[in-house]
Amino acid sequence: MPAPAKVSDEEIVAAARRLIERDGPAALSMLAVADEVGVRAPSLYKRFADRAALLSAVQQEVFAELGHKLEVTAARPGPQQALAAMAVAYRAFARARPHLYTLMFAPEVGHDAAGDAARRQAAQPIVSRLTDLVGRERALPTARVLTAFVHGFVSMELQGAFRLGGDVDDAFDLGLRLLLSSFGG
Amino acid sequence: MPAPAKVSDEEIVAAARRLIERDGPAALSMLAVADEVGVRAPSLYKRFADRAALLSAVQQEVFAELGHKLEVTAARPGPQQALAAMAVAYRAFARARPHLYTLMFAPEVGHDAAGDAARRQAAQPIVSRLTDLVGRERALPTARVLTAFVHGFVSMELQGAFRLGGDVDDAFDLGLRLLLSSFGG
DNA sequence: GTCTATACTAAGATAGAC
DNA sequence: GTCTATCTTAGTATAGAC
Repeated sequence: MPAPAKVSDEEIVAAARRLIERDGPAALSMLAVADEVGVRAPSLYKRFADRAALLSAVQQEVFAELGHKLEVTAARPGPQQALAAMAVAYRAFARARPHLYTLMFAPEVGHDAAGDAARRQAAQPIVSRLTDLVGRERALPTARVLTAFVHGFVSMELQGAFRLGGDVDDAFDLGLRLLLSSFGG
Repeated sequence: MPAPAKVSDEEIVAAARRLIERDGPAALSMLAVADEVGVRAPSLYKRFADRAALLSAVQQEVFAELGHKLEVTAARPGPQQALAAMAVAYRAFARARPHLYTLMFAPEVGHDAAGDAARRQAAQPIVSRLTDLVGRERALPTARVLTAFVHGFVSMELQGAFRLGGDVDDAFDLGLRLLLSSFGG
């Protein structure tokens, strides 16, 4: 009979997530995760191949969570309203967990099939509502434009790039309004 | 008479820049920089307080270079044309040196007065041309919208986030066109 | 699956001689 | 301002016993 697992994989991922949320992706170490779950560091390697695998697992979880939030938010009448609400929800999501948000776009994580799927699924509600608004053909490019704006705005905001005064919320609303109305008339 | 300097501060920054350009900001070590310029690592600490100071110096240099590129590009008749050209130049700049571009927005660098000034100066040509187009009052929010889109697009692109096919250049042009025409009429 | 022990590597940074 | 020498800390990862 093998030794019983002290912690589940889910608990390990949750611990890693907590640490990343607190100190950022770069600060995540296997040692810290092991401490957090009450296990020795080498034991983690029986569950996750290496640090990168753990980062990737957390990233996927965050993508899934964002996707779910967007999906819920998308459930309202009118594609314009739904898209505006999703953009606002997206921004709120990122601001509520800035370090996890940066993890979503961290180059060091690397792509695999599971990550790709998670990413795609998170984007799905947006593409879907844009299809309603602008048609199948224009949905992909307009989704890129919209997500580029929202992601760019949020990441600049989180990075502290807006420091010339003025109302940052207003700027976000402005961009959103301009884009959505230029999409849909 | 003190020992003559083997290398100038500029050479040290240039070496750090080369290394970052090749392997990314995270891979920059004082040892690697020292090797690159032909000096022992401890000697660098007489010139730059620590690794962060070196990163910051490179970041400022890159901001200045981008600012210069934008300024040159802005020198053409018509605010719309100038802004479109600047956006294209910005994207080209980032794609030509992806690792240095990520350094510009790397949270680990931290802000100081010099960095702030460099940032502000780089943004100046854009704000200036937008003032021509939409007036003094609307210049700041529209600049935030435009840079959010361009930065977001470029950073997603560099990160490899656009993988559903379709023409990525077209999406960029579309966003640019929609935004500029919604600004200016 | 967990543990101890350990190897290995790397890096940041300082002390003090020249 | 450069050097050698060294400290210190940290982290990834593996081997092998239980």
